[in-house]
Amino acid sequence: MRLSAYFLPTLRETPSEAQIVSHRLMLRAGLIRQSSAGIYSWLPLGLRVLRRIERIVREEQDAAGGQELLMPTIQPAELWRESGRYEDYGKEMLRIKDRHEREMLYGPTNEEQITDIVRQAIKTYRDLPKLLYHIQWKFRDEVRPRFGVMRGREFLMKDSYSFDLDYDGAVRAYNRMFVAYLRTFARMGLKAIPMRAAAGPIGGDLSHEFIILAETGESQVFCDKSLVEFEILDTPINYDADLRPVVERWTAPYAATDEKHDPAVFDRLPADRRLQARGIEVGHIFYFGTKYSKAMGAVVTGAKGESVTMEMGSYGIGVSRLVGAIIEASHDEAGIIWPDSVAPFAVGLINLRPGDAGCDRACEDLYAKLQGAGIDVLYDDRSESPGAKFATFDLIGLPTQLVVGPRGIKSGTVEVKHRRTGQREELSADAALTMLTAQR
RNA sequence: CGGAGCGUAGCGCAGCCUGGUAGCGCACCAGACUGGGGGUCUGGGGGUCCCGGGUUCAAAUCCCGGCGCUCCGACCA
Repeated sequence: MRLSAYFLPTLRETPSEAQIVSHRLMLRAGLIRQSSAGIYSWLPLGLRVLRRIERIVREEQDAAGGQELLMPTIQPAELWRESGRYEDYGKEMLRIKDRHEREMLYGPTNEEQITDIVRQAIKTYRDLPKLLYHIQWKFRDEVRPRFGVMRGREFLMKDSYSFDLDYDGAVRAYNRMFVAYLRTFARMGLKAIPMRAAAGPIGGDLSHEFIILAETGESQVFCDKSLVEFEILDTPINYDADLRPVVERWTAPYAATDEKHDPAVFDRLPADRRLQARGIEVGHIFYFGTKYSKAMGAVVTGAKGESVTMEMGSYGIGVSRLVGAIIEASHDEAGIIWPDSVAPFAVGLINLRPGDAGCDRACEDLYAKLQGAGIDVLYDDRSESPGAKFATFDLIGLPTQLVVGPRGIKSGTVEVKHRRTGQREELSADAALTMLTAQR
C-alpha cells in the first residue's frame, strides 16, 4: 500500500477526551474514530489489526476443537425470557422493538441463542461433545463507557460455548479453552495470567479471568510473581490428551481477582513473590453446568435411554479490547510498538526523497519485491520532510522500517530500523530483502 | 446512579467575568526554498460559536430549558 493513497488520518495533537495512552494512540495513529459514547468506527489501519487479532483467535479456537458459526446481533426477547435473564440483565441490555412491536434486543452475549440452536439440533449423547464459537459484535449499554475501545458499549467479542454430556466432559472443554487462551494471548505478545474469578451474572462456579498486567487496568489483582515468567508456546499441546497437567501448572501458584482474593493465603507467600497490581481482563472462561440447558430444555437421550441435561460452559475473548490492551502493554513516547503477530503491516518503507531518481528506483524495486514475497508493506511515497515520515511510522508502530535516502543510495545501502529496539543497521538492498523475507 | 467539568474551523485552545465586525497554534490549499527525526518563508481557504427559547438597539458572551461529550466514584467483560 502506498501511503500517499492510503486512508490514514493521523493526528499530531491528542483529542482532549482521550485519557489513557492506548486511547490517545489509537486516535492519533488513525486506527479508530469515535461515533458516540463507547461506539467507534474502525479505520483501515485499525481494522487490519483487529483482523489479525481475530485470525490468531480463530486459529487457536480451531486448533482446540472449536467450530465457527455466526449468530445474529439482534435477538428475540422470548429466548431471554426462557432463561430468566430478560429481566435480570437490567439496563445494560439494549432493548428495541421492531415494526410489529415485537420485543428484541441487541445481544450482549449469546448463551440463549446458542442453547436454542443446540437444543433443536442435538438429541442424542452420540452428538456430544460440541464446542461452538463465533466472533461477533456485542452491545452492552455501560453506565460509563471509557478508555476508548477498552470499555466500549459496542465491542467485538469471540465467545465459545461448550456442550457436554457430563461434568468431566465439561471440564475437559474448560481445560481446552484454558490452554487455547494461554496460547492465544502469548501469540499476541501478551503476558496474560489466569486468575480465579467470580462468575458474575452469567452464573456458574468454575471461572478464570485472563488478565494482563497494566497500570491502567480496571481490575485489582493479586498473584504469585512467578506466574509472570511462565511460558506456554514452548509447550507442545495435544488437545486430545489430558490437559490437566498444563492447567494445574498454571493454576497452582496463587492468582486471584479482588472478588476471589483470599488475603490469608496470599500473605503466606514470601514477600518478594507477592504481586499486587492492576490488570486488564482480556478473556474470561466459565463453567456453569446446566444453568441455561435446564431452563431452556437442552436435553439429550443418554446411553441407557435416560434424559440428560447438557453441561455447558462459555468462553469469551474481548477482541476489540485486545487492540487497546496490546497498545497499553507495548508502546513508547513516540507511539505504538506492534508485536509482529498483530502488526497492520510488517514493514514500513520510507522514501526520504521522492523525486530523486535513485531513491525512487530503489524504493519501487524493494516495494515490488517485498509484496512479491507476500510481505505487507506500507510505502511512504509522500513528499513530506524526513522527520515527518519517521514520526508517522514511529506513531503507527510497524515492527520494521526500511529507510531509503540519498545518503544510503550513494553508498549502496538502505537502513533497517527495528521499532521495538530502535536498533538500526545499514545493509545492501538485497541483504535487507533477504533478512525481511527470512523473518517470515 | 451520585459528584465535577466541557461543547467556538479537522485537532488543541483563547475570547465569555465587564454584550458591540470571531481569534491563535497545528493541520489544509498554492508557490518558493529545504531535505536523515513532525523544516522555513510568502500568500490563501475554511465557522449554524452544540440546539431551542428569553432579555437587549445588539448575544459566542447574560438568563432558562434541552442535547451531546468527558472525568472521579459506584457498577460492569
